Amino acid sequence: MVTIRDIAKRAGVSVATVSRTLREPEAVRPAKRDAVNQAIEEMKYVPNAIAQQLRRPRHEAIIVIVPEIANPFFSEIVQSIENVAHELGYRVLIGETQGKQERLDYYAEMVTSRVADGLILLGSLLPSVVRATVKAGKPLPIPLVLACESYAGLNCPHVGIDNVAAAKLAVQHLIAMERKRIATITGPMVNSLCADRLRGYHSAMVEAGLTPEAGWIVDGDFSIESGHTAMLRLLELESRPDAVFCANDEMAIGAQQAIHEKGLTIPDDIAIVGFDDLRFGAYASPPLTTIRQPTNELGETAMRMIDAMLHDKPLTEQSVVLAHQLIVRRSSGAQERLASNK
Amino acid sequence: MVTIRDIAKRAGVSVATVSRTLREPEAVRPAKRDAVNQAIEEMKYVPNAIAQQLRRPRHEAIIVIVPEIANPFFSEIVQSIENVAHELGYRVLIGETQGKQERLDYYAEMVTSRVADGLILLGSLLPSVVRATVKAGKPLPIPLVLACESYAGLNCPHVGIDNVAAAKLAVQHLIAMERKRIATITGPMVNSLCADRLRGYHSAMVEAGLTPEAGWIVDGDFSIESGHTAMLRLLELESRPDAVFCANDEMAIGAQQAIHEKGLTIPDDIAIVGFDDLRFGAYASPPLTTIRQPTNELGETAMRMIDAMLHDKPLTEQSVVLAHQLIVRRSSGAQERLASNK
DNA sequence: TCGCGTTCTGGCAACGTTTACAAAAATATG
DNA sequence: CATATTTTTGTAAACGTTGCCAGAACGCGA
Repeated sequence: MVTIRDIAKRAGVSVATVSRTLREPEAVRPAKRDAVNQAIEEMKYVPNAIAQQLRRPRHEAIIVIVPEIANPFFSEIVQSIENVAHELGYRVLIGETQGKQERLDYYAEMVTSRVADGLILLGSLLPSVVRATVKAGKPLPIPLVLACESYAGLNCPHVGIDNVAAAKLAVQHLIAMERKRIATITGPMVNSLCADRLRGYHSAMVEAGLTPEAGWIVDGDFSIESGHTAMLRLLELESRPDAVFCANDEMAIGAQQAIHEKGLTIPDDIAIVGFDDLRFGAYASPPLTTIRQPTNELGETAMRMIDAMLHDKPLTEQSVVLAHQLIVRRSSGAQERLASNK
Repeated sequence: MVTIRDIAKRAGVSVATVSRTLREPEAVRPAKRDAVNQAIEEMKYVPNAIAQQLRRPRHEAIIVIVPEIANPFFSEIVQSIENVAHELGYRVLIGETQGKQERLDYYAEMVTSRVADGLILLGSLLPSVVRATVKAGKPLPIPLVLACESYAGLNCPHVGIDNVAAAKLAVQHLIAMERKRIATITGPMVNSLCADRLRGYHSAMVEAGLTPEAGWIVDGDFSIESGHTAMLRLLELESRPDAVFCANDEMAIGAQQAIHEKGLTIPDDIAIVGFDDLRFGAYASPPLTTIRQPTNELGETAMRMIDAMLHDKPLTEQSVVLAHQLIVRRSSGAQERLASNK
């Protein structure tokens, strides 16, 4: 391995000069600078980043922790984090927990052990170190930004949407489509955002004077399959719903499939609304009405927040709530209704 | 920051003893070991991974480079790499290139600068350093494993499937379904695997005595949208095809949508076969016949190969070709044909 | 109790950088 | 041309570990 010392020798200068040529070239006389650069070129020198990091206080690296990379919703956020990170000069490490606390802690330790400067957390689990903090009411042990989920009692920068309002909007849309028997397929209730979405559902129902019947609230786990099985259960109900609000698009796609299998049609027999606005939802059959989360802004904001924390810039807001949006497509019956109104 | 020296002082031992307590506890007397562990506990010491890496020859970290994380095909491979990596004690960094050479080189430099030990490359671009190697006929400058794509003339471990045979199988299936006017939507031709798939298409056609008409071969870029627009072009043809082989599932999903929009039905009017076996394909309408790539094995094999390279274990095979599989669902008309045969 | 072989322990030199400080060289000033 | 000032350079001390080596402590048999 060729080191800075080899370059110094070859160029006939001191190591300090080599280092300076790399860090602040203006500070070194052109003649030497050229000699150094030439030596670097000739010997194909690449500075050892590990050694640099040992000396420097900052590494300009962050970790993004995702429950599941293969989930397009998360990977789209990651993608936008990557873009901004690059622009701000950060390196991005991605860790996948698959819902395991052990893995999460493993990645969190990468910031206590100085591999990275900070953490962006997508998903519902908290690292053990942080969890201890919450209980003790202490400040955060590591620079952390929460994207998507927020935790009561944890004083931590956060970016997300208003899930209660968003879910409510989705259900209100179904109500506006003159559906009355509205069911919901929820995500795993350990996630606070699932609880929020369920709350939004209830709130919309109550305000419209509708009462969810027994069996209209079914648990899913965010997977296509769980949406499928949940829908099958709803279809077996005596009091079959005429609309379903799904807590994410993947479950909505699974639900659509189940409806087709039973020979029913969407939206005539049952209207569907999803959540997330996955790329694939627009190409489902029929195209899925959904709530769009601004994945780009989510990622970008999270990245800018962690950058601010790491550089002690004041955060303008501790908690950023971004706008969601109802995307109306055919699965909720809007077109049909429009047509029949004419 | 609390260092190994602080612990040594607190526990009344030397730094060497602390280090040993961490690395090989059996080698230190239980009394001291306990004192050290207690000090570590009390002071919440976490070893500085950067400093460790500076001393150690290996970091047990690899980089996986993906063109696009949000592409489920890639993210599923990444997921299985992560799993095996974890088991083998590696840390995984993920880099996304978005097709940009500059970004790719940036990540590749992370291994020359010792941030990671090796590289797993998904996608078609090669890092500049490696490209230089190919020309010069030199050995690889960095430990590298190619997943998916392979390069003629580059002597580099590789895992993938036989794309020519897989594409051929897909088209032969359409031929077996008694389709004669078979078109194809290709991926970007810079990828060697797209060229391979096109070759497989041709080969199947020629062997069956069929000749692709002008306009039956349309370019896509692997995105849903490009599948959609490509299909629209096919539908405008005088000699409209009665089947389409798409080089990936996303384009197939886009194509299905286009067909529906024109009021045609799948598979009666046009049969569709995709490639990759995305989760979403099984829930498309109708469910998509496709070629399954073994993403799990792909990731696992790639990870085991790079591990072998890094630890100088002999590679049993320089190039591993995994089995693909035809997954027959309704989009290719197999069921319909079965029914009418009775 | 002594001597000897083992097992443990501590001191210290790396690892490859960056950077404070001092020294040297270049430049400006009179 | 000497001196003062500024710019450029080199020396060496960090950064936090690990692991070699020498020496200390221990255990055991006589």
